[in-house]
Amino acid sequence: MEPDYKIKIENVVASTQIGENIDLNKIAREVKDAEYKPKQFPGLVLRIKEPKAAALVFRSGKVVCTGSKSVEDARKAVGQVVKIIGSFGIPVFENPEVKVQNIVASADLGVDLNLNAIAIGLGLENIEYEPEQFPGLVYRLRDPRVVVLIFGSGKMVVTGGKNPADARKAVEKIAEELTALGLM
Amino acid sequence: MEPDYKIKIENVVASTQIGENIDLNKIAREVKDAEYKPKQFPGLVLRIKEPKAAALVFRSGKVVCTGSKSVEDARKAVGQVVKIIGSFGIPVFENPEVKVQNIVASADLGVDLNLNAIAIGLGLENIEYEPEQFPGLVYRLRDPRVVVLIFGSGKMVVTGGKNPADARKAVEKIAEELTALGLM
DNA sequence: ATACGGTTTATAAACCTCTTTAAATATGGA
DNA sequence: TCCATATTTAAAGAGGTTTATAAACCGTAT
Repeated sequence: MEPDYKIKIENVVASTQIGENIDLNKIAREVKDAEYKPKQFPGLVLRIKEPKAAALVFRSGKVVCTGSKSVEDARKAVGQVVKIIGSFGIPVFENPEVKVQNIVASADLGVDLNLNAIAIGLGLENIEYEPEQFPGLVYRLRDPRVVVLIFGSGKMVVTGGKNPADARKAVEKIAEELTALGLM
Repeated sequence: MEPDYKIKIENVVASTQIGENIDLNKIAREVKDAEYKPKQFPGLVLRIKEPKAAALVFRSGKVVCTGSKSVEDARKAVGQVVKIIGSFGIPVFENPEVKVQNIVASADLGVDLNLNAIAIGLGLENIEYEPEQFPGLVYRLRDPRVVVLIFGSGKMVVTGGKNPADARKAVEKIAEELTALGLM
């Protein structure tokens, strides 16, 4: 019987290219949910309500989409971006290839943890634990290549993955390691 | 049947005079739990472990004792201060009169509250509610003369009282007022 | 000369900001 | 080449916000 670590995807970052020379000034003027301050940042921020997301749209036509709760939602949000921008007569690709770049997930081992003991038990090469600076212990895994924030409450944040399975593998791996060390 | 508002005294501030010309430098040198930085503040801070408290000791012999959880503990803490300082051959009064200057208590009405409605219902003369600045509604009572911080959770902080009954009276008074206004 | 604000100590309440991590994107500055 | 700008998100801890109160000292203002 597999334990339930309550793994939940919290944020998906995806990138794509929807066109080749986007007039950001025109979008900023026409779209209420758009923010464009080129002096501060070269991308236009376009917020999508459903599914909830935020897209950074660049003049090159490249787009970064953040804030989605699933890979599927990220694709849908990109679809919305294409629809909105295309509605102003700006040439856009109808079905751009969407590449997932980062997935952030939360998880819960369900038990309180002694982070000092863990820092020592897991070895110091891949661990950073500076409680004065940040209450979470930072653990960098090689396979899958992700970074996990481990908290005293047993909760964790897995980040850096390219697909949902990375988070699951990381959580299971850590649970095994901590069990083997008698730390959970 | 009287409702239980979980009234709890959280802090007692008391003042007294234990002597007439205290050598604060001597105390600072001899006592580990003492802090004395005259450039920053003219009082020496003496921390008491049991009952937990902090005393500000002044050259005049006057003392302010804070942090106690009851009036009795405040008196005991003063007794400890007298004992510690007297042990260095510094002349002190054995049984100084202790005056309670402030009591802070917490309470819980046990129901969620609509602070906007309360601010209007209780009248604006004695009310301050600026949620951007601080989440609690500030209500100044005339009798007893205390100040009550009221939170949306139903929890409250009563401060400014000189005896424990002030907190109880204030909580009961507010509960009556809110009940009469149909706000709880 | 008086008054006020600040310094310090303790304390509850609930809310804010910040801290850290990953990733794509494009621009400026050192 | 690296850092900063911007976007998003979870986790938990720190510091700050407000209120009352005594004490004694400083600076500023009237």
